[in-house]
Amino acid sequence: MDSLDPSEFELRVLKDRGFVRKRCKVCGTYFWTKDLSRETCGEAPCDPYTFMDTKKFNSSYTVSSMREYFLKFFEKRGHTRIAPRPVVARWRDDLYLTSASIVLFQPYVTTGMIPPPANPLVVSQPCIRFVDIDRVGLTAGRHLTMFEMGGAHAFNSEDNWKYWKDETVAYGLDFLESLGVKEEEITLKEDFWEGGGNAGPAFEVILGGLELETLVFMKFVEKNGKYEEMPMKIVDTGYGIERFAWVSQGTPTAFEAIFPDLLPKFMKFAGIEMPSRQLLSDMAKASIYALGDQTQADKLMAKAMGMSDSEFQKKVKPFQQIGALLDHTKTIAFLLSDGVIPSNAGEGYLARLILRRALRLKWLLDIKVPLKDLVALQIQRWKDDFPSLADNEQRILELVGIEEAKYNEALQKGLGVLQRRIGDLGKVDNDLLMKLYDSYGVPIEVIIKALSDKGIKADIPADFYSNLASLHSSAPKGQLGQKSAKVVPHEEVFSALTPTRPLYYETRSQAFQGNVLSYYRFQDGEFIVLDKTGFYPEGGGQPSDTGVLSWSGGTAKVIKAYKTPTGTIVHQVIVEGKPPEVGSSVSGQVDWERRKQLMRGHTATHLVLAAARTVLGSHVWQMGAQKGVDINRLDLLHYKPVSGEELRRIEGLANAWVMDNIKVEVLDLERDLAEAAFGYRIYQGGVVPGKRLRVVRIGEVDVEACGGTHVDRTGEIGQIKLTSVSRIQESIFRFEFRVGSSSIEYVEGLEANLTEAASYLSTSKEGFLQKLSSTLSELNTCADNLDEIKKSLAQKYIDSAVSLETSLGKVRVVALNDELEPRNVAIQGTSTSDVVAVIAKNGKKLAIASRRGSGIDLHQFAAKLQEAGGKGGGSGELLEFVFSSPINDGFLSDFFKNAIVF
RNA sequence: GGGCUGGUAGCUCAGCUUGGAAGAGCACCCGCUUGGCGUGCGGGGGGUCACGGGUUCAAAUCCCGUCCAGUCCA
Repeated sequence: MDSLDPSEFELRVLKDRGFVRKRCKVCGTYFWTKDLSRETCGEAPCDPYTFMDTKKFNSSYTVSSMREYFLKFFEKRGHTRIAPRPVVARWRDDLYLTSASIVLFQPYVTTGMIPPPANPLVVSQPCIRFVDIDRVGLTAGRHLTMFEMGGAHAFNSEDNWKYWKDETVAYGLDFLESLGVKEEEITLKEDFWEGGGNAGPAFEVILGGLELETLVFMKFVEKNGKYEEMPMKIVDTGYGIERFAWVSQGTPTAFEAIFPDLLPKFMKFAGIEMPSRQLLSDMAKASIYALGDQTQADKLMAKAMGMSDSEFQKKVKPFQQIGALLDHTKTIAFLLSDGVIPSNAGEGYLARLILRRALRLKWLLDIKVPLKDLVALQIQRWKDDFPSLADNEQRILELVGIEEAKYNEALQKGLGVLQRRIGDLGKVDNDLLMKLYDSYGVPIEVIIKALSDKGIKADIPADFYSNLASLHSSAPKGQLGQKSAKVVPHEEVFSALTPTRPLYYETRSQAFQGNVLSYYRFQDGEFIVLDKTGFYPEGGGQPSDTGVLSWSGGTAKVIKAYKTPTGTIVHQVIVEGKPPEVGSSVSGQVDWERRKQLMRGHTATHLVLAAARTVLGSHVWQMGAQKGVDINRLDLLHYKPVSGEELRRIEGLANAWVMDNIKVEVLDLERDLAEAAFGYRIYQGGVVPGKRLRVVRIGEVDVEACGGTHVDRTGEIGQIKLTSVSRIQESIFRFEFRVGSSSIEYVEGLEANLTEAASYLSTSKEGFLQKLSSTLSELNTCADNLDEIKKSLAQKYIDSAVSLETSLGKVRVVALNDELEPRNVAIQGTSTSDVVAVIAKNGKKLAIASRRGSGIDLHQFAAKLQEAGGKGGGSGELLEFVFSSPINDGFLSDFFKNAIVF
């Protein structure tokens, strides 16, 4: 595809305002400018940073006032302001984090399935991106993991057209002009933007070396790896709120502009002086060298600033690290506030990654205060603009505390390993370095420091990280981890059929009438499609119904029902008699005992989730659920083990709601309304597509988007019995519970076990524990006695054995019955003899022991015993052999006599 | 989701490469030392070597599987 078709950028507004198209002589991209003498695109590194040299804007703004100015500007131009969403993209399951404002509208608004909340609209959306995390701090604040994207969006469809390219560019230029910028200083770079499944041509609007706005004309949608033009044309603009604030203040770095109050505090914690404005300005300008190869960045920047490497490390590096720490602590506060729990997998790993980076920066800067104190400062700083930070402060700080402690523990363990290994080696080899980093999580800086403390110079190979990367990429082991996507058999056939009317939502009757639309017989089974059905098809963690279909002349056992994405419900059946004729009427009978258990389990799952959120906190999130006739599973996100006490409270609360017999309502709501009324927690069970949502609400207790079948009132569930909680991954706990008849059977089973166990001990259920305890101590005594008896029995054998005086000393030959272990008897015998030989197992097994410290080496006999047909061996103090045919003690006496004479 | 580590006494770990009588330090208990505490010396208790299979005359050790934990990377 010619994504950068020049005609895409030929805009009337640019020509009217006197812009011309040029090609950058450095990077080769096309750009637009009013400055006819300009030869470069205007963006660093093709051009130097100049925005801090002269005042570009006519007033200066904080992040908060810049945000407000931006929102007002577009409100005055017909845009409706909407509230920002969380930084965790809860409303979609293809992304972890909100990385751009357009993410809020994908995919339902962008495909036109549901209307935007307003049109056109404007929002200032906090976003998190990890792609440039390595550069944060190095580039004077140009790269941040967290920033606010000012997004002005228009959604154009044929029947509702708002505005397109000319107006978008005009707004972009006018916004800068409203701040006092001359158009001659602005360049617009041609670009192609893609993200979240959409793409389109774009302008990057650049001032003083810095990209301030991205104006995307979104017109493509990704389908099967290719971009297709979509019906909706979307104006997707991103205004960098922090960058505008930065330029408006004219500070050398963005950190001074974003964190004017926190920066000095962090500097003080690190015990470093604020560098001069000149140095910071030099640093900001030199930071174009941090845009390319990371490994060379420090050296190139030092050179550009006219410093030695060591001077750079001393004067500039700490400031870069402070900047990164400011950014990271802010990101941590927002991530944790929105319910991310640090862990070793999924989005939780992103949180842990940045937490550990922050801890490492703190360590490098020698900041002693706990990380949670720094995060607390960020919460204080931003809570007025983002109140959920304050609401979740306690949990955020607890999590940061836990993570700092865990990391310290991991480092201690890793450093302990290092200590022990270099004790042996006196140096570190590459293998050890890799192991410390990869398996123990000790960062290279920490290893270097630990070694230099011991006076060892660490040699870190230049290709350390690439070696590590190849270690991870090599050895790809098959396709084992692939998820088996639930596929409807013969989906291509059934998807072409008309959708089936589901009866399972309308009626609770297990019996229904329907008409046969089609009957198929494939190699893997028979399938019937009806015009309507009461059979619930597998979905949402609820298994399919089973039951019977019958018609005149035949019946069919329904073993499973499926639903195609297009809404056709297919019954997989085993037909007895003649197959049904198309158009004939059938009556259906759902296995209602089974279905009732599944409905109880499904409603109970909502109750257990709600109870867990009440007891453990609102960060608890459903990570998966599987209903069953017997056992229901619910996987929940939480950051520490669930205690027995918490478990009892969760179970108690869920059962209290059962006993309250709360009505379960099903609502049919517009997606936006549902989100607005109940929040994103409705997506606990996963994000479901569609303009309207089926929402299941249990009084004031729980509300979720859910396609499952539920009981009418919670009382029908019967007892909810939590049977186990296990950790299936870090921070994910699997709750297993039973409901209704399964719960009763379970408890009855437990009671029966107890009754039986008590009867074995001839006691009652009530007296069981005490009897058990006394019986166990009796058993211990018996075991001790048995040991004694075995020893004295062994002694009898030894005492009555043949005893030979030899040049080796006293040798005894013992013949044993099978009740004792020959090896133990032999060892026991060495307290009164120098050598003891024991024959057992009808002469087939032989053990010989010599007294420890006697210096007698039994090895000399091993070869001879092998010659005599024995299989075995041993140490100089103990031999064990087996023979295929029996030997006797006479053989051994002769053996020793002969052997020892030599 | 994938890779790499690890699981041995209450705790920290050694032993595993190359199979042959389960160890060290700390902690605990007892005795001696001391007016008492500490200290020092001597003695002692404490183990399903995570679990389940396999190989072997013999498995903490080798092989396979499971569980648990840590860590790096998506």
